[in-house]
Amino acid sequence: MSSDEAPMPASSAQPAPLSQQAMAARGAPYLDDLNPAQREAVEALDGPVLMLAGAGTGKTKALTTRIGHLLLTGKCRTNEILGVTFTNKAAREMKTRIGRLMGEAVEGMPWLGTFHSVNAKLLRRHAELVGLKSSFTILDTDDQLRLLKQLLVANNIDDKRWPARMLAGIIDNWKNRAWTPEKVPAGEASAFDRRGVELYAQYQARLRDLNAVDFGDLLLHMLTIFQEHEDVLAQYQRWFRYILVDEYQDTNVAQYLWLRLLAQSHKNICCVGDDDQSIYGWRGAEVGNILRFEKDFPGAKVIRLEQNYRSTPHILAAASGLITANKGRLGKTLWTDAEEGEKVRLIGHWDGEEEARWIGEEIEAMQGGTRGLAPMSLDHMAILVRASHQMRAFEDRFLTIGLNYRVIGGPRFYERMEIRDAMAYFRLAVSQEDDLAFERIVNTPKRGLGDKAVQTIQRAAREHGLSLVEGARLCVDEGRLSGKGLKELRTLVQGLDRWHGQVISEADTHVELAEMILDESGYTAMWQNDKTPEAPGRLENLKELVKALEEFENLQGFLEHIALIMDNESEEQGEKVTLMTLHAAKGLEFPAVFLPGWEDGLFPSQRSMDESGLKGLEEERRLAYVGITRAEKLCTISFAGNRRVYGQWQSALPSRFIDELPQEHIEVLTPPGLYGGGFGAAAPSAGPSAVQERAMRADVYNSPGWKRMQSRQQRPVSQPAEARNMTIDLEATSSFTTGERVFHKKFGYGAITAIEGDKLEIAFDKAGVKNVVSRFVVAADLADDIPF
DNA sequence: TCAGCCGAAGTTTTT
DNA sequence: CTTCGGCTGA
Repeated sequence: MSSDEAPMPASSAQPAPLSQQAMAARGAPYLDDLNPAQREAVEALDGPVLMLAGAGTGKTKALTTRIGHLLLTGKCRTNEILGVTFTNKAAREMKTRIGRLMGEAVEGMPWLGTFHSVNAKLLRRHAELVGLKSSFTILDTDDQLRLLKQLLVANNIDDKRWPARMLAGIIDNWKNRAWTPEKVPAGEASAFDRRGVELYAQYQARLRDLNAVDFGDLLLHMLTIFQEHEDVLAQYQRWFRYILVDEYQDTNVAQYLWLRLLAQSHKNICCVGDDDQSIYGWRGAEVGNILRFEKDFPGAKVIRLEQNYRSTPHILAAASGLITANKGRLGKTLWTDAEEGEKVRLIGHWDGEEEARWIGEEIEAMQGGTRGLAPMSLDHMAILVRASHQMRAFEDRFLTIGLNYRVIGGPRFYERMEIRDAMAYFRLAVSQEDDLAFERIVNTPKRGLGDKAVQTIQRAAREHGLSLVEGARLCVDEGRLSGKGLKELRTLVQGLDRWHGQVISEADTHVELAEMILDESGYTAMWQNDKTPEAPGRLENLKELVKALEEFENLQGFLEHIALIMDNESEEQGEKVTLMTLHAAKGLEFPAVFLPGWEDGLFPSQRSMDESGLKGLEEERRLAYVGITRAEKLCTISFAGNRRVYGQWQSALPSRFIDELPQEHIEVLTPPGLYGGGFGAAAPSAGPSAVQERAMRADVYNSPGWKRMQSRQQRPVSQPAEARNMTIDLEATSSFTTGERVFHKKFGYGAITAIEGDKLEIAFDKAGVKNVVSRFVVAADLADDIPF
């Protein structure tokens, strides 16, 4: 760590006043780029500032310019700014933009990062104050769960009644609220939770023994240190002369306390956020933090960024109208100079499949530029859903019509099984003390070392106070195991020794070593021999991992940094529609956005409302607000009268949020097959209440007449899409035959059961019968030759 | 030890 | 309808 980053006595931390730069900054051209509110937010450098930045109002620009301004006016140096974000992506983007602003002349900002990475860095310096070594490892959710499971077993607790997941959730929750085991309030400890507190304490003790922390600990330990060691706190209060916080509405209690401690002396804290976009209450975020800011920091300057540069007036008005139904907002009025554009479109469908079909066709139409609209790239369209299982209907549909899509979300790169397995091997090569890593890979690939063998090893280790690797060595030497297991374990231990020796001697580059480890351990072979559909992808990921290694000096350096980086940056090429959850969409924007599944119970989610009542409903509404405000030009909301939920058909009412949309900014489209538009024709203002109105609309969909009309109309309606594909059929010569074995990237191996043009019906070995366009499939015998 | 069967449950997610 | 996890029988 460079001494530049280290806190020093205040006297030497004083930067020389750079009057020249200050002069330059005063007339700086970058200030002219800002609108008045942004400029105010940039220039109010001292004292507490709350920047209320609505969606698409140039928040990041204001934030990065503010940092640039701090530096250029000589207020402080780069290493005296503490900037915290929630995601690596946000931190990275800010660094890039500051770099651009400062003409690359500025060296990196060492204290601009996520809450977690900043705290990890701090904790490495002061680990001994909470009984850790500075080399502590950071456990992720997986390790955490394994540990908790062991704890539950050790306590003879039926893991059916108290699943490890639940305990993990409870502990996380407590950590979010800055409760160490001693501080969990007695009131919190119901019959269930009292046991929980004890387990929590045991868990923390176990972590300390392992010299490990979980994500929550990173912040909680530092908070404890700040609270118990005034000198350390004072040191950082002096050092971090200016504090900036991104997405303040998402901070939890622990983060709030942490910030307040650091800012309380100079109060140079600038929090940026939008109370209307607070959607993470369920993981501990406290909207209250942002609502309370002025009370926490009397005399705080509150600056509202309200000019929106993203969406058309109709989209903005629809979103604004919806969000006014929430109580206790700080309140903002977004406005824009943009041209009027199209109204937000609303359409109801008979069922979820028809909704997916309609959206698919709409996307194709927009891509082709029909209906007088300019052709639009698939990259500019997104479908945002409330819950990830909703994506399935779209994936199925897009696969059959051959529409390219990308799914954002799902397991992150470093969360994938194969990556974590490989990392466990690397961890062990670096340090044989890593018991969790050993447990993870001892029988992966299968070595005939099951529960019993592991228990034997654990017993041996505990008896002699050794690590599991040493315990294993003991078992091998003393022949405590037998047969295949013994032989395999001996090989493994020898391998671990050899690899560890390589790390020490640096005989090979770390990249070569990594490859060697994966090969010699039999891990690569395990996936090569695996014929499930996922195997090729996993091998691909392993190659990616090795490639990522190249960026680092050595394995240690890699492991050090990787624990906190959970990005999933895979640069796919080719135009694709984006499919993701509303949560994942926060901060993003797309010219065209589809918001399907607006049905009561689904969105707003029944569970949210049941568990959190009005608070939950309001958070759902903010989610809706986030969804609409992602759209630049075209926003299409839809719902389905019927949907298959867990294999059962269920009918639902259109979402109450639909009633809350201001009518004058909504265009109601006629669902395919429904003549005369039975939906939304009547104005809800007069006569029946909104709920009755909604019920009436729903009745239209549930009436036998409607259903009859629907079924009669369905076929002709889908005709155009069929016709389009038929044209392609004539050109594309399908070279497949019925009965042929094929391989599909997603579904794996299967046999063709029917061929219709370029569409194949395939009975997959694992995925069941699917209709797939032929170009997504290769002959099975060719699949083995694909170099993975 | 491990594959295969049965039963239960089934939001949102970053680090 | 799936998927995951735990249990059982070979």
